Amino acid sequence: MQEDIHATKLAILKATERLVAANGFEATSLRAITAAAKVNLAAVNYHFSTKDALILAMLNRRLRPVNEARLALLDQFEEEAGENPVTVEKILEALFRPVLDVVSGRAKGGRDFLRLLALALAEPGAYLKPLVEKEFSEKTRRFHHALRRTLPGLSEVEAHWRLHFAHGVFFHAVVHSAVLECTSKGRCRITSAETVLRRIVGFCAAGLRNPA
Amino acid sequence: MQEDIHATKLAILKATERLVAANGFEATSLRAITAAAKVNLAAVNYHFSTKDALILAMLNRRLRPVNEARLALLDQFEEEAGENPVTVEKILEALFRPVLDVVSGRAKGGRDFLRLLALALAEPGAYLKPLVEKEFSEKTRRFHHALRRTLPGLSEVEAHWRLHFAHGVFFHAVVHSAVLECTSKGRCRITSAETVLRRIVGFCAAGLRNPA
DNA sequence: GCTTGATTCAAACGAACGTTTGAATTAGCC
DNA sequence: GGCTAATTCAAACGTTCGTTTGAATCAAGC
Repeated sequence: MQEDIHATKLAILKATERLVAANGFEATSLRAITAAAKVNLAAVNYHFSTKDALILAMLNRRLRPVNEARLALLDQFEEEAGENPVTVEKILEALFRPVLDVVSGRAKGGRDFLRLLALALAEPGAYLKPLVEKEFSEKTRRFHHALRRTLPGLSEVEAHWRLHFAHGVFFHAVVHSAVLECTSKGRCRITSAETVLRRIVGFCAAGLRNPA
Repeated sequence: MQEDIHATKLAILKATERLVAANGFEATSLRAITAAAKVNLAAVNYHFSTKDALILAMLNRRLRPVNEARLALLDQFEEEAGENPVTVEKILEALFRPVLDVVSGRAKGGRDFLRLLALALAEPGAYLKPLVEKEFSEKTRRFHHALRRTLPGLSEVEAHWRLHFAHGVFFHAVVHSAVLECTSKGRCRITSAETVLRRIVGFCAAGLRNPA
């Protein structure tokens, strides 16, 4: 369905991603986007109706494959585990590795994808809510179920809260890594996806398992 | 020094806080701010030079007392502990309770303060960096030192990382509580500052103590 | 090869923005 | 009460924005 996407549409999406990452939502004008994409100014309104819809489409283009990859990885781990529940560490890896792959991947636009998501989420008006509801519902359901199977002591609400906390660790660590680098005076920085993933998983696994 | 702040200046700051929280940075015009504050349009440029400086002043107005309260609370806990190191739970409480006080306080503008900070942090250009460096440096130093005294097994960098993770838990839980409420289908919501603080502290304490 | 629908294009629209200006007003001081 | 600096004010400046329009161009089916 995305294969036969129009070349103009794709060029606009790519340019939007790059420019918004560099300058922010409001600071990126349709004129800058269409100039970078080498398309006509009116093409945005023709293909996406409005600027807001373009932003949503841009985010969703990254978000959907990530969530699909998360589910696929969880599938794989569950299959490998056979009868046994998947370990907490594997659950966390299935949650975070696909995002790290995008963020640290070769694709230029992916690098700032998470920060843009954070920006959009923090924006008032909750205009991301329909997207969140649609794209996150199955992911939430599956990982929530997996976690409760692994840690049967967790109540339903407690599992929700702790998964939310784990997302917070990952989100904050990746999006605001510059803050850590600043406050630690350069002593802490993300060198590789693997090492930061190990740190995050270690911290979150302990928090998830906490019996209290 | 803030006592004798000019009435016009204060009115602008308050109006800015309220409007930016409701509509976002770029969507809030100086005209809307000055209209709400019942001051002249040019007063903003007169008292704050520029719109960006106004935003910074607005954030700093909340940030500074919060960080002072954090340090005061840590002082108190250290005094109560006497010779012993402060418990991990107390350290976390000193970090997060002052923020929760602002967020859940009576002051209307405080409610969205953390979200605005998240928004500003996620914005490109790192124009918050000088503010972070200035306002966070002592806080970081003191809490980092306290944590390493309590958990001597942590290396210096590891302590930095884990404190960063703990901030992520808190930040995400409070700022994006709407996402949790959405994905949990309303089963999880912040009912009181006390209960959410207990959950957060429990999760983070386990993560901080994790020996691995 | 004409028709029909989809797409691109240059141009303009109307509105809103942050900032500046220079005069008017106010407040503090001798 | 007159001098000075600080503050407020109405008005305008120049720019940029998202969107619309209507004609031009392209693609494909018959």
